[in-house]
Amino acid sequence: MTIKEISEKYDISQDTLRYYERVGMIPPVTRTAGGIRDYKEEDIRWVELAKCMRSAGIPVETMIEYVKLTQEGDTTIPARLQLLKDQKDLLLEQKSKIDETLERLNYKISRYEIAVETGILTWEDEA
Amino acid sequence: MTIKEISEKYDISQDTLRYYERVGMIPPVTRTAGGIRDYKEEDIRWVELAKCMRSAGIPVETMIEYVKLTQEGDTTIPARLQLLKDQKDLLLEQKSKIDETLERLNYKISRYEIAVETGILTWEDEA
DNA sequence: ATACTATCTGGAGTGAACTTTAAGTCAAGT
DNA sequence: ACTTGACTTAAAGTTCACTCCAGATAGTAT
Repeated sequence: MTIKEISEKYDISQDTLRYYERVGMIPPVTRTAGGIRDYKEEDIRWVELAKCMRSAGIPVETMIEYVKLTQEGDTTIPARLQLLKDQKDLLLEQKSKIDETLERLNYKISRYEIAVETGILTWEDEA
Repeated sequence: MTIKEISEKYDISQDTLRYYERVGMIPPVTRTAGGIRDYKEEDIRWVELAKCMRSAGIPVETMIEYVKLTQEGDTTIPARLQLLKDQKDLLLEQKSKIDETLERLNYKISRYEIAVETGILTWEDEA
């Protein structure tokens, strides 16, 4: 598949796809004889993984490290496992921060809803 | 309380506290006669709210908008309610992205754990 | 062969959120 | 009064993750 097709399919700009490859966030993509990217199944899986990880906020730098480890062969499996576990912990932490903030938002929302309905603000402090 | 005490209590750098105030992410902080910040209870509540929102990834720009609305009085309550609801939806979306990524991480972690224990990689593709 | 569009590279530019720096002011101890 | 250390501002610098651009090359249609 061409970069254009991948870009449309995964809603990632062509520039970003080239950037991901350039910095090593995905391994080098298959090319045609003329040097044009021709994404094969495995290339596409990497793109999809990259998109998934980034959407959760995992840093580019971390993915670069992971890709580097995979290129270095099976001896890096324990290191990869550790990296993935670390990221898992960070995501769980991030999730709990979101939950905390959601609780706060829900509290405020309920107060504001009462205020909108009755015209009376039922608490004093904004923050 | 001084900026130093607030900085230590909430683990936010003094620079960041001044930055938050300067851009309007929190309302102007109470000052001493000499112009030095003296965080009162309400100032502190704003700091705490700012920290909570930022830790969940809510943009500075959004908080600035919210603070601005609160300064404009009760007529902005419906707008504030809408803003909070929008942020809630964004956080729920972000949470589901994290969940998706966690599932993926868990799958990989379990495979790598088997690989580490048995020395055999039980699947072909890294991504 | 010519024209036209897509893709290529390397490098510069952007926006968000701080962070650092420089130069000056305030407050507490001696 | 003097020094020391914390605090002040405005402005420049940094980092991250893209994003845009210029100029060159590749592939396609006529």
